[in-house]
Amino acid sequence: MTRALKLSGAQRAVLGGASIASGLDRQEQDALMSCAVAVRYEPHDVLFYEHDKARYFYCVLSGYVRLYRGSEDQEADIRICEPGDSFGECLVLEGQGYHYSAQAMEHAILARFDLTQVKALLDAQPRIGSAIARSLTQHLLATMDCLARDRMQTSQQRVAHYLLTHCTNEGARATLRLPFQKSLLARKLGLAPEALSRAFSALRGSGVTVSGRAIAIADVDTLRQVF
Amino acid sequence: MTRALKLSGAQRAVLGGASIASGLDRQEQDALMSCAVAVRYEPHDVLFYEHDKARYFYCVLSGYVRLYRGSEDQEADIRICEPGDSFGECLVLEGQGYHYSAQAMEHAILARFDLTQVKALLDAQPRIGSAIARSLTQHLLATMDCLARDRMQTSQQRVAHYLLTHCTNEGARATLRLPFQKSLLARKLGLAPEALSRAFSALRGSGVTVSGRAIAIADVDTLRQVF
DNA sequence: CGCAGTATTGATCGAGATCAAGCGAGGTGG
DNA sequence: CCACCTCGCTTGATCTCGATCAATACTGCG
Repeated sequence: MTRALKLSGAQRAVLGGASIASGLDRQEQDALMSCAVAVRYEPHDVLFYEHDKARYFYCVLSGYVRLYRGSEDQEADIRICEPGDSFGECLVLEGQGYHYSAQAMEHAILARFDLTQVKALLDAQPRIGSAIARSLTQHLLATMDCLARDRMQTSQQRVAHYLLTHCTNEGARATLRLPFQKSLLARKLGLAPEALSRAFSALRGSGVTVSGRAIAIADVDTLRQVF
Repeated sequence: MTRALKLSGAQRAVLGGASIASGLDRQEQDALMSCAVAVRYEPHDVLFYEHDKARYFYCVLSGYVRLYRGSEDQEADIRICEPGDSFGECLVLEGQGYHYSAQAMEHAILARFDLTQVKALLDAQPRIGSAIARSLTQHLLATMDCLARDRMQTSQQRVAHYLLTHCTNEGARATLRLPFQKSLLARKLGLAPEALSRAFSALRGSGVTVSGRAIAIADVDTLRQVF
């Protein structure tokens, strides 16, 4: 990490669109953002480790952050945070320490919120609490979805689902550009990189073409048949 | 389901100890409980299906409820709710439909909260919103924990973890009594019933003795070595 | 050009699902 | 009272998926 800086106008704009600030009016957003500074991390920098005493929560402004459990020989990713995603908000409500480790992938810029300051806001501005709660709800639903998919679907199906929910449609055809490395997508889906590779190979039979980060789906309905 | 009844005194007491009511004072608890009635379900009754329009959220008073995704040939359990656990609260904040199906295991009595009524309470009683948010936080943490374990640990390790976190210690020795059928424990841990059985067999080598629902752990530290 | 990080491909292995059969306890009815 | 059934659990045999290990190709990049 470099230095903590004031949020720029552009960064405040990104933050205003994030789910953590959704439904808040101008004044409430300002109050919330007054608790935040911008911080920058290099690839592979660790923001914090599981069980560390928590002083901040974060919202990704650019780059990617992975949240994971375990250490060294045995790691499992819990969530990959993209721009607009926040993490650690739950500590505003209760808890002393982080429940997972966080590591920046690529260069990442984040809004860092001071937990104590945000806590102090809650009584006067209950709608900020609601915004946090809505954000928690979305994380909960996403995590449950992930858990159910892990338990129910094969690697091919999970990859196909990712493609179908992230592609931009052009009639029957569709395309997408992966926002990050394949190894990170593999982690997100709970797979070894090799398994992701093989899943892509297998999906060629369903009209999926991969070249680097560019992916093309020949026919969306054909791909849906892998379920 | 039979009939909706007023909550009895004993039921209100259970509810008061549930995490959904934690941190609320008498008056707030009363307000919250005024939105609830008691309902009773027979084993295998389905409370609702995924995507059903949501009118209620629930808190388990007795018995067990499993939350699951998928249908018929392909099901995955997301959570097993025990007495004191609530589910569907997130719909107070946003969303129209349930995100999973819910089925009673054994006879189950639940407090059923009317979403519309609870929503109406929130503005006047923001601390009720906080209580719901805290409950969501706990579900989120539990679900992330489950996801990480699924991705990291073998069946034996997950079973051992369950035993160690649910047993009552008596020095090095420890015992516990399963609160429900083994098949339900298997679902909770994301295993086929056969796999749970085999995990128990394997754990015999670590001093675990199983007879029916009664389980004994010869030495807690020995068992911890499976990690 | 050559190197480092990233992705693919092949070969092998192991965990757990699935299928099928057998066991044991509780319940019912003749 | 005992034969019989059902249900939950266990055990064995097999199979499939994905992890792991190892080698090779690909892609920027200094």
